[in-house]
Amino acid sequence: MRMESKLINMGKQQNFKVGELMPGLSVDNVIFGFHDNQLKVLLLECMNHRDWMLPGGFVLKSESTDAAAERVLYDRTGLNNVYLQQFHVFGDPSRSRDSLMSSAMKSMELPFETDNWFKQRFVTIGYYALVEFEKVVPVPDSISASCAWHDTDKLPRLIFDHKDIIANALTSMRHHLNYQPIGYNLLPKEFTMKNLQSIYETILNRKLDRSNFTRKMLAAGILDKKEKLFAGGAHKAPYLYSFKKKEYLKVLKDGFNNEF
Amino acid sequence: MRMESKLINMGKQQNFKVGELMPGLSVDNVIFGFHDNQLKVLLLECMNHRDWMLPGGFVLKSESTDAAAERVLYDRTGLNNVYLQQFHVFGDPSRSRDSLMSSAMKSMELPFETDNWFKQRFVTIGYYALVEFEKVVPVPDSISASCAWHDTDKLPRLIFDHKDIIANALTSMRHHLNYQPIGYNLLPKEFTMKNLQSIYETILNRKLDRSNFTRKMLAAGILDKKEKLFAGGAHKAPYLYSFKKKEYLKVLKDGFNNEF
DNA sequence: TCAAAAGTGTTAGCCATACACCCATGC
DNA sequence: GCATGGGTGTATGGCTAACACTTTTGA
Repeated sequence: MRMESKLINMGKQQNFKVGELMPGLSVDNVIFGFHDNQLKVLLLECMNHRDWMLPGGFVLKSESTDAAAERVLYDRTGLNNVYLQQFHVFGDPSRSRDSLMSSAMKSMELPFETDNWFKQRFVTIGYYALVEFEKVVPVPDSISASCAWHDTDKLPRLIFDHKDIIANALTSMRHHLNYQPIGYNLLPKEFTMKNLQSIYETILNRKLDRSNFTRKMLAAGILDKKEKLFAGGAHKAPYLYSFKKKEYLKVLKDGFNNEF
Repeated sequence: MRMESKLINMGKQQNFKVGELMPGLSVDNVIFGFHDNQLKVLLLECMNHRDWMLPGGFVLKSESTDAAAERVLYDRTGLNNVYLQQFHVFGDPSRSRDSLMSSAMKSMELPFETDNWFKQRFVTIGYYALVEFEKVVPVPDSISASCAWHDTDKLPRLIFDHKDIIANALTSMRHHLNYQPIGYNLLPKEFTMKNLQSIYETILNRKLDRSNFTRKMLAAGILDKKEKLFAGGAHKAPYLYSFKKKEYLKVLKDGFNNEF
């Protein structure tokens, strides 16, 4: 086997030899952003058909799975040091049996060994990331036609089990909400209470009472109320808030809603 | 490479060829049981030194990771159809660099290829299982001297990062407690309220108010109060309870404490 | 001036907490 | 009978849900 000498494209940054990669193991990132009071997810458009996929990649033999996910995130967004959370492993052998993907791979005319690499069964580790929308410059990888944000409630057709992976990421976040605050990584420095509430409503998939939400958030003691008002909107101008980083991290660590 | 022809012992049930396994991927089970109002975990004692390890195994190329974990669980306990939950992936390349384990492997005088198999870097998927203590007949695998229960708060020395894995399993359970009932798989048909409370207290690592715990559990509507009393104890005889399976499963699915 | 967005206030009801009190039993 | 374990009751405070009222602003 001379497989080790073949190169696999791992994004625009680097190519790696097959022999340097963990065989059959990948990471897939569900990258969430927030814009227009809508939760968005970053997707790649496959080169040869109209389907989309999650930004993903392989794991180097020398790196941790977390590092692999960070690398993928960096390659697609240019961002470092963001909230990145492993949430589930997708290990069904049939998960990558996708006729569309296979035909796409075929039309790419990959060299034999690389083709075989892609065709093997993969176990993938799902990570979700929360990133600041404005800071992201989406970068497609070499096998993708484009890289773009999509509303989480209006997803395009996705390859493999990627739709399930996104749904699972949302459910995991919903559970994490019960013992962690959220928003620090999703929102810009200053934001309105409505922005924050919209994030919670999207993740929880239900409306929250405005008044009660404000009270609860302020009670958590992680917000700074600015004197400045939000400009540009129609109607009454809302206050701007920012997170108190120290307190936010403390609540993140010690628990938010400590149940039981 | 003739590695494919070498056999790896996968427990007392079967041997598998190396070529049939996912390389570098394993599952490790944290199997919880409950006895004497104490939470226990099932461990294997390494053949050649005094350290212990979690029951684990490799993933067949043809099976799902969940199925691999079920297989491991069955081999060590003889149990099927129990609560088995994936909770975290341990993917640090240095996690299996354990001098004790390496020396243990050395002393086992494994054939070269098999030795190499064990020495490669492994990413392991952590599962935790909740099983009925009385129903388990612990079975060591071929490389272990014994298989026995240990109190979760008095663990022996463990290889690799297995101590971290157990701690992580407990934390994950603690979080799951907030939206799932627990106990159905850990307790025998009939049990006392104190038994159930002890499980919660162990997992949450703090004392709960007896009166309030009873009220909360009864309010959930998943318990049947038996007329029979628990016999044999000193002092006042407590009532026996059993789970209402249908209601239990409904609460398991729909959520227990729906927060937010 | 009016509708919509946002700030603030109020109330009822539920639930967690922290006990208090009583009963049953073995020593 | 008394210490202990276990069943039951209750007062309190806090939080949530629901909604009312006010303020600000652009159209």
